[in-house]
Amino acid sequence: MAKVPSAAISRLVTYLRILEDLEARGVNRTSSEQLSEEAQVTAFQVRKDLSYFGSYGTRGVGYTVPVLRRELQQILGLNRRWGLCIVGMGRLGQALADYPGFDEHFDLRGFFDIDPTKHGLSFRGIAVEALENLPRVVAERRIEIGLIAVPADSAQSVANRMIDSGLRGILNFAPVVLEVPKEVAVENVDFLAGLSRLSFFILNPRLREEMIG
Amino acid sequence: MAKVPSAAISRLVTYLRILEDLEARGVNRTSSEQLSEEAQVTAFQVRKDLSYFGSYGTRGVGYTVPVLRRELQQILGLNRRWGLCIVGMGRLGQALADYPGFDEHFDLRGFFDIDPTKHGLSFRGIAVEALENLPRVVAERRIEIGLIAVPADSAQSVANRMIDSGLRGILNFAPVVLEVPKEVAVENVDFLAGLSRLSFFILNPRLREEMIG
DNA sequence: CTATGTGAATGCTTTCACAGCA
DNA sequence: TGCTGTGAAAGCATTCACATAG
Repeated sequence: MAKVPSAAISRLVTYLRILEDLEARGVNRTSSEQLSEEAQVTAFQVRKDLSYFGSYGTRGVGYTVPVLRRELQQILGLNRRWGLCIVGMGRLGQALADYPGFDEHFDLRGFFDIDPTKHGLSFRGIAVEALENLPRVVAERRIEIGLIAVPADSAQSVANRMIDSGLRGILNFAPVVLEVPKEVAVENVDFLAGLSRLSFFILNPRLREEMIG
Repeated sequence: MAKVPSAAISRLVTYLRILEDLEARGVNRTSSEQLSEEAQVTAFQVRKDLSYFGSYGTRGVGYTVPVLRRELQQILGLNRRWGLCIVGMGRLGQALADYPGFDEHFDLRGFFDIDPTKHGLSFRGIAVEALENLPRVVAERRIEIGLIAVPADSAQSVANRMIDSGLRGILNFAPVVLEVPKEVAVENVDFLAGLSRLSFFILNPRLREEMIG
């Protein structure tokens, strides 16, 4: 297992979702052809992406949906739940705390804010704590991933405290590029960047066509 | 202007943010070197990315911050505000409606839901309407971009209605790959996909190292 | 005979070295 | 002289053709 393109991993997430959907609909067998249609990539791509990690199908037949689903969950680390905490309980942090979408694969185990007026609040039955408590709470509640929902200018200092506290992954909603040691995984999920690209593509339909197909 | 890598446009958004920050701090002159440090890419990359669109600097000197900022805003279409509507006023839609981050470059002009019990609600002084009104409201309020915050299984039908209503860009928060005509720009911003990649990278630090650096 | 898995070819994107200009 | 702007080289990701296994 070597030299996996980073983009392939994003596509694995898509394949997993399609498989979960197929399984929910009672479909037992699929093919690279069917997966490629749903994911809007080529069948070559699907097979190549899977081949980076192993051989999960049967030649001449295809893939068994629950088998491949389990394998992808295993690869992506979604066969277990991950402990998650949110730092920054402003509007965005509060909205995310109440968002039920995390629940399938993640477990919200802590909320933090520097602002003492926020410390009275509680979400999902868990009280918002002072940022000073981060290292202790991360250790006690076995939290692995931290979500940053603070303004851009304090995002880096929050990231530093997360790393010092032993968190191994950061989900960054602030519109800045974080500097972290390479053993810490960071994913930037600020959706306003997406909106910016969108307006560009609306302005430049011809250029977009050239790039996409 | 031809053959711009899609990734370059994402980086342009980052450069713009850095420039806005520099300008706010009163800095008037910068260089590809400085921009590259902040954005965590190489200086070659910064210059190449800019060169796809034109020549905005002065050889031997560098870039004038407000000039380059304006040029990038122009390229990305962020020298004007874009009309935006949200379809799906569940938890996520409501949280987004209250999120102030849109305001700099976008103007929330409409909210829609199929559920009639939601039609009494109002956000930012705008009432939530029936989805049937989408085409009329889009035309009347000159809305260009639609945000999908509905469950995965109704996302495609909402996208179809958005396209029929004349929207030219879609920001998709549902965890599905939308099928749209190529003249419509779609950006997938579901952050749970990011969380999935994150858990993979935590599981596979060695592989991540190979891919990133 | 069918659909997977994969080495090799193609086509992008990034990197580089240096030409071009203040 | 210094830093930008860019054609050419190197490095990656995607596509393809076909060998392989059921």
